[in-house]
Parts: sequence; C-alpha cells; structure tokens
Amino acid sequence: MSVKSHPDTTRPSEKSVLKAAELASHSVEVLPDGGLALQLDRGEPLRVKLGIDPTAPDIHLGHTVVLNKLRQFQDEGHRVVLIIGDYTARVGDPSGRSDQRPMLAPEQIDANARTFQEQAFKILDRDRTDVRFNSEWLRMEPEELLGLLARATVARLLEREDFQKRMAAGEPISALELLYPLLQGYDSVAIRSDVELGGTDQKFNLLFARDIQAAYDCPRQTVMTMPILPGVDGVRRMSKSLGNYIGVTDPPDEMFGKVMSIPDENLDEYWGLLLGDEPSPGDPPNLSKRRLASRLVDHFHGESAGTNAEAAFNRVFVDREVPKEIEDYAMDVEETVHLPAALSEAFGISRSEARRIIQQGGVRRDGDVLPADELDYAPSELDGAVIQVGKRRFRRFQSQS
RNA sequence: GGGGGAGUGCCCGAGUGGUUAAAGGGGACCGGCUGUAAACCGGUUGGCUCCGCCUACGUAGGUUCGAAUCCUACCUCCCCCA
Repeated sequence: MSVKSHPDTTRPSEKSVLKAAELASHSVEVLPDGGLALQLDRGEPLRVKLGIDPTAPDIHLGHTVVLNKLRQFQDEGHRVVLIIGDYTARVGDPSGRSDQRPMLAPEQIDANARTFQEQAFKILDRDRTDVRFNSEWLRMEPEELLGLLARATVARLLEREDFQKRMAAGEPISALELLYPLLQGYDSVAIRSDVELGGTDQKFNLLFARDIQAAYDCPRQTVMTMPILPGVDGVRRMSKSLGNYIGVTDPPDEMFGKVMSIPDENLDEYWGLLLGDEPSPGDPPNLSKRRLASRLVDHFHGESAGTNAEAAFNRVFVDREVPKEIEDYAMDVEETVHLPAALSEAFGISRSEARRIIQQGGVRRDGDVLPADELDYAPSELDGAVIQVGKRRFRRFQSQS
C-alpha cells in the first residue's frame, strides 16, 4: 500500500553507468544492482571503505587485489577510508574459517597496524586516504552496545554459510564470532561509507552492514566483492598463516622465485587479478610466468628490478651457478669441522636434518656433491668454499680472521 | 543442572598393553626429470656426542616385566538435553 518513492527506481545518467562499469572491472559482484551509478550521479567524492584485520602484519599479493581497486577509486577522485580493525581483531572474523582465532595482544595489534599502513601506501594514495581505528567508536558504553545488539536477530546472523556448515558439522561457534558482523557493520555507520570493498568471502559481512546502516537511518552502502587470489600452492587462498603468500616486501629475487613456483594453471588468474591483463596467447607457461614475475617485481621494487631478478633466477636455477651475493659463515679453524654441526649453525637447521641432507646428496662444495659418509673436514678443505644445501641455500665458509 | 565425547608428531588423523619414533594424508625438505622454486617420479621428515642413546602421544601420579593404549586425580575443549 505504501507509495513511498523508491530511490532505486531513479534512472542514473548514462555517464555514471559507464563510469560505474569501469570501476566494477574485475570485481565479482556489485550490489545492489545499479547502486553505484546512482551514487556517482551525485557528483561528489564517495567514501570507500576497506576494513582490515591487523592480525597478520604483512601485506601480500592477495591484499593487493582489493587495494588496487581502491586505488582506482582514488584515481577517480574518491576518498578511501581504511579501517584498522583493532577492536574487531579481538573478536575474530569467522569468514571462511572453521576454527576460532586467538585474540591478539594490544601491542601486537598496534605494531601490525603500523606495518600494514606503511605497506598499504605502496599502492594507495596517501592524500586521499583516511585511516581510522575502529576501537574509536566500538569501545562504547554498554547501553549503546545493547542498542546495537538489539538491531539484529540471531536467525539473520546464523544465515551465513560458514555458521551453517559449522553447526551441521557439530563444530563450535563462539558468541563473540556471532557479533562480528554487527561490529563491522557499525563501522560503516560510524564512517558513513558509501561503498565497501572486500573479498568474496566478505559478502555476508558487507551486506549485513547495509542493514545496520539502515537501522541507524544512514544511507546504505554499495558493496563490491573482489575475487580471492589463491596462494602459491594454487589451491587455498593466499594467506600468511598458510605460508603460501608472496609478500609485497619480499626481496626481488624471492618474489620472482615465488611467482615462478605458482602452478601453471593459475597463470591467467594471476595475470588478471594482479596486472589487470592477460598473458600473450602463444606464450608457453614458462615464459608468461617469467613475464608476470618480472612485472610484479618491477611494480614493487622499481623499474629493472624484474630484469635483475630474472637474471639472478637464471643464474641459480637454470645455469646452476652460485648467486652473486652469498652470506658468509665464519667457521672455527681451531679443529676439525664436523659438517652436520657447521651446517646446523650456518643454515639454521638441526644437526639431524643436516645429516639427512648430506646422506641424500643434497650438500655441495663449489658445485660438487659431498660424499654421504664423510662428516669431518679439515678447515682448509672448506675455507673460502661455497657450501650449498639443496638448490637454493648458499653460504660461503670463511675462517675467522 | 543433567548426559555424552575429545585432547597423538609442523597440520589433519589412525592406533585401545609388547618389532610403535608411532599407519595414512597434507605440508616441508632432498634427489631425478624439466633451460619454471610448475607438473611428474623416487626418497626423507623428533633430537643427539648417530650402527647406539635420549625425549615424545593434555598434566601429575599409579598398575605392569612392559603403556599412547589400563587406573586415579587434575587441566583444557566440544556436543546434546534442560
């Protein structure tokens, strides 16, 4: 019966529709349909929100998918509000997780937040970014918190797939986790966000925030989800805790190598999500992977860094030569060198592990495999030699001066 | 408040008195292949003064010739009913 005017029925201008489509490139979903174009029609800079969890400090390529998108918004004159979830980090985002995460110590959160920002500004435009900590508004009076809690129902909170799965499997869901979407949603109220970005795994949280905004009589945000980048294993999402990540601060050679280690099947995905491009059709996997690696290294370490990294890669993995830069290991010249002990010290592995590697023929001296049964050497036999463990670990043994 | 279940090596997960340093898988590592740190194949994967010894199956005791496996207490966690 209501005859209220529905803003969604207004037609956005042609120009805004085109612009919105441009901004939506490479995204998975933009909801509600047409919402972004309407917002653009207002002709004012939009407040684009990204909430980050300061649990793992280092930014990796997975994060950059979303950050690049934010940058695109900034380049169009919009403003990014980066929310450091120092308060919500205590709660732990249940998205895509089957277990709870431990709460972090406040000092740890602070430190993580700092490094995160530093690295985020490798991509974001500092002048068009506001950084806010959500403890600023979430550390609220109990009355206010109850008011917030009153605005959601348990059924709505339990709708999310993660919870459904966990309940079906008889796995625990903490009451704290249940609160997470509410708190994150309140962030959107606090900063009056127009658009919020996140990975596809964030869809529930992002949409839930719209409801919270509505409950507080705020204009509802548009949500945009971005694809999740798989890690170097090619299967699970890139994440620091899974150890399958490529960090934006990884040294050039390592970054190059890690990119080379992604499965060939994931090449198109990486090209698309990280470079917004695609490999040349005729290129064999090896070549397009090299190009990808080189461009990424250039991006994070400056022009020609990629070329240098590739040269280093060829040197070690193709020509099987030693790298240019090798760390020294100062060995004791007083007595016989017990190889397992020396390797243990030089490479930070246990002696037992060193023995195993020696036995497997994995230790080389200046390129020649050392015999499996020879464990003791005179210092003179090793002095100045490059000792190699496996394919990629090198140390130059030097007698102490 | 009541009932039930679980705690094993980096992770997951078998194992209910004796060749168990502990199946299997994942991961990681070494090797082979490959002008990829891809794929594929083989091997290794607690520590050490390494052909032997030490430490390990939530914690502390106990039973036993012998325990991850049995008993007692404790700690932690989970599920269901109310």
